[in-house]
Amino acid sequence: MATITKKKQRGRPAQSAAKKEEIRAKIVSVSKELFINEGFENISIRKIAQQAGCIPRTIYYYFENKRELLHYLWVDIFKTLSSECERAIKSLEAPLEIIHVIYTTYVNYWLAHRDQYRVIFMIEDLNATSNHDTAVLDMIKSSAKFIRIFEKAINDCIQNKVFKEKNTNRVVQVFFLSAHGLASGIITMREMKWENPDALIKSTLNALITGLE
Amino acid sequence: MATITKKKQRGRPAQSAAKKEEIRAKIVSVSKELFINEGFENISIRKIAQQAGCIPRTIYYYFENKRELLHYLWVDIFKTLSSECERAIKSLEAPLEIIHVIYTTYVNYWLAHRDQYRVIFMIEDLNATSNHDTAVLDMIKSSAKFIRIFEKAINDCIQNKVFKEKNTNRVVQVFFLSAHGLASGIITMREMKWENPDALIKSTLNALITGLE
DNA sequence: ACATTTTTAGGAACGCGTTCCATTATTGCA
DNA sequence: TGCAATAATGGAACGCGTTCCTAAAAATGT
Repeated sequence: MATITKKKQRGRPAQSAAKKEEIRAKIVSVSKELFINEGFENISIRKIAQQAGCIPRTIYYYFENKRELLHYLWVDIFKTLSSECERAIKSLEAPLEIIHVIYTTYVNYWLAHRDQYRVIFMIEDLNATSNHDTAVLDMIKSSAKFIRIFEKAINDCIQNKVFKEKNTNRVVQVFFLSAHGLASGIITMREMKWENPDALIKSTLNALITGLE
Repeated sequence: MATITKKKQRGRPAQSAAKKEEIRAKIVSVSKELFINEGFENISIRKIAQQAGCIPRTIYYYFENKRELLHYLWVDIFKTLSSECERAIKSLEAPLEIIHVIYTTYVNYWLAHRDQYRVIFMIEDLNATSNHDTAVLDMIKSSAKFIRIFEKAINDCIQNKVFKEKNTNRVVQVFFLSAHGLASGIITMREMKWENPDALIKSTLNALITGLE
């Protein structure tokens, strides 16, 4: 494959897209291993660089910041989450049951994998613009089937007049944000004496479904 | 006031409780000013120490960590939030209306004061035990009237059989966690294309209330 | 052959939260 | 009076995420 992608010009030629991708893939691969082996607290730019055989500065040459690098872990995490959701709804067909099971599996997944929750939701990029992470969202949506299954189940409920609310996107977000609140609150506010999480999930979900019917 | 709180013993006498409290209050006061004047990103231990006329090490002598220091900002923030809630429900008496208005005011407050949200919910102490922050929770609960008003309104609804669920604490937490999810998700997941927050709040709250009735 | 230009990588620095080791202050004991 | 003991403070260090300034690599132009 020809590597020159521009007219000949002075100066050191830029790396080919393939080469760039190879280096990025290496760094991402090492990041994933580090996260799996040593967890959230020990995944640092310096350690990643060391294991990738480069220096921290190099990582900032290929990635905007740590959060962009961690995007690739997000995709893996959401794939695993999706597998669990897909397994949990394996023999279900009723949309309400699918909603029920995916919602519950989603919250329980974060409660069971708190470091994974943190690596996604507790590292904020204050300088990012809204369109900044659209790419990662698209990656997640395209690889995590459970999101589309969940959206379809909600849409089916709306089409079948199970739900009075007609705006699919809004209903999806209502469910998603309440599930996220359960996970977020229970994980990060440890000083609160929470009721049994299973009971909280069940009460919230039943109330939402009943209220939307 | 006698300052010796122990039998005479060798070594430098410890500061009196009053003196300790004075120093802590000074540091807290400076922290609040810095947060108000320069916001979340610029409230650092070094800057606080500088303005308090001490060094960072001193802050760690009087406070466990940065998060414990920020607890005192939390109390102020929750007091302000409570004032807004109390103002919003000023002439209301119906418990359901009170729940409605407090819930909405609570979410909107965080959406309107995102730095205040971050200073409370985005700085996690991974080494803390559950009982670690119980003191701050008590401080918040005793100074933020809206929490008790909210709990009472929910309890009234349960007593009046408006809600089928009989566990007041659970219902309170269901409302709280869903409100928190709305704020948390909208603030920290900027890459998502959210529906209008007012609509999300309204749909979620109406669904919860209807579902609990 | 050397200078210039452009890209990629390197070393060090920045400010952060936090901790380590040392110093100073202040007491009682021998 | 000097030493030991205890508390409070000090300076520096640690590792973090990130950026700055510089160097090396690799090309073209003169």
